[in-house]
Amino acid sequence: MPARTPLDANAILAATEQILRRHGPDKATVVDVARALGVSHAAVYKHFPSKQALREAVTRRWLDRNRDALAVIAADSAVPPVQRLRTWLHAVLAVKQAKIREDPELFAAYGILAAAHSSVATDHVADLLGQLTAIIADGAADGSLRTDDAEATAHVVFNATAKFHHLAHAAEWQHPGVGAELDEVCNLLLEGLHVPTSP
Amino acid sequence: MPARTPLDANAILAATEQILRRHGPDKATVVDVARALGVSHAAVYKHFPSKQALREAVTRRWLDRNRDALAVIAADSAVPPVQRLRTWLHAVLAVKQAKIREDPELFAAYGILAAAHSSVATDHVADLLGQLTAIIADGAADGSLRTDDAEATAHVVFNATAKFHHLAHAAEWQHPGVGAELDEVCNLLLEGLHVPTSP
DNA sequence: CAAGTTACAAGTTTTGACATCTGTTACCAA
DNA sequence: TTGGTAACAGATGTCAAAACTTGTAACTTG
Repeated sequence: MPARTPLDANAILAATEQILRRHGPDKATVVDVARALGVSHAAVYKHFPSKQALREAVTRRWLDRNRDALAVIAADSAVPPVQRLRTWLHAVLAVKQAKIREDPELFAAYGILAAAHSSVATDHVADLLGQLTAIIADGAADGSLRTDDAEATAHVVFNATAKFHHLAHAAEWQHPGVGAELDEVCNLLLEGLHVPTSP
Repeated sequence: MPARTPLDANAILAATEQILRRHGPDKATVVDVARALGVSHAAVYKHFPSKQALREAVTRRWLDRNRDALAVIAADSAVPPVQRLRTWLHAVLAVKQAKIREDPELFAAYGILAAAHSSVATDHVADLLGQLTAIIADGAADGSLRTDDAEATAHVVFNATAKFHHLAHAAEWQHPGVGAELDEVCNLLLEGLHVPTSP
């Protein structure tokens, strides 16, 4: 008795995302997902080797949607690197604030993966670090940012702004003052990275 | 039937600390504490209004022990403020690393209080911020650090070093590279705060 | 044989009866 | 009156049995 729709990986991911949103990451089971698709849960296992893999695939897809919006900012060569760095850091915060507000269940699912040291989390961080490195390299190239090693500097900036992107601080992002706090940290960091205008 | 030792608040705190260490914050009960003191648990309630208050008092005492060691560094006017700032930030990290290693049960108890938004946690942060403000004010006074408002600058520095003192990052402090990472963040921050030697 | 099913073992969560803990009150002794 | 006890109600935690979940395997169908 084959399903009317042939059941591809994408349909499973979409259904899982709905179930995750409805039930939350702790209560969502693969039987739920199968039921939503009108198939037995064993059918899901034909496409994904484990529940963990399924969760990772859903979360990865979800994260990738926002990564691209940030990549546009990071690569926008019309904006001077100094300002682009500031804008990008604010955008990272804004994206995460929006996610946690609009999609708390999927955000929680991401948190679980991060705690489990899944590659989804480390890849996401690597992704962001790559974008940050690109901005700083642009600044080094046009002489507006002072750095010996764009990647090392990106790491330092990332560490210094952990409060504004690290999952562990998600609760603090609801506080109204965070944006201003990030701005002040940016001011100090850019002061340190700045090439003096009148040497 | 009065206890041989008259049972003062200090004895209760000491006993609670032992029980907390032995059983951990989840399993430690006030009945356990009373048993260790040879009294009924109602006697403990004559001195502390609730289990929460007892836990807070123990944790506060525990935190205060280390606060004083840090205060010595913050107030050491023999060390130039720029270097003192760096040393102090490293000391904060070192103190917390030591605590989590040597006293994981009490550290966990502190974590529970912080999560519950107890004043113990906010007071501890205010304490550290006060010390940081003092160092920066010293630097402003002798002209070695550039700042309009020592307290505001202390906030910024504190935010930028959250990864190295915020409880949420405790797990990362075990990683061997943290000290070096903090050093690099210090380099960048001090660059931003530095008064140029040759203007 | 591709795409699904049913059946099932092993592990995990829920359930519900029972025990323990917290915080209060009424009482006792020096 | 200070410093304690014993007894209690309601909340919380524990533990074993039952129900569910995960993942696998042998089976069915176009």
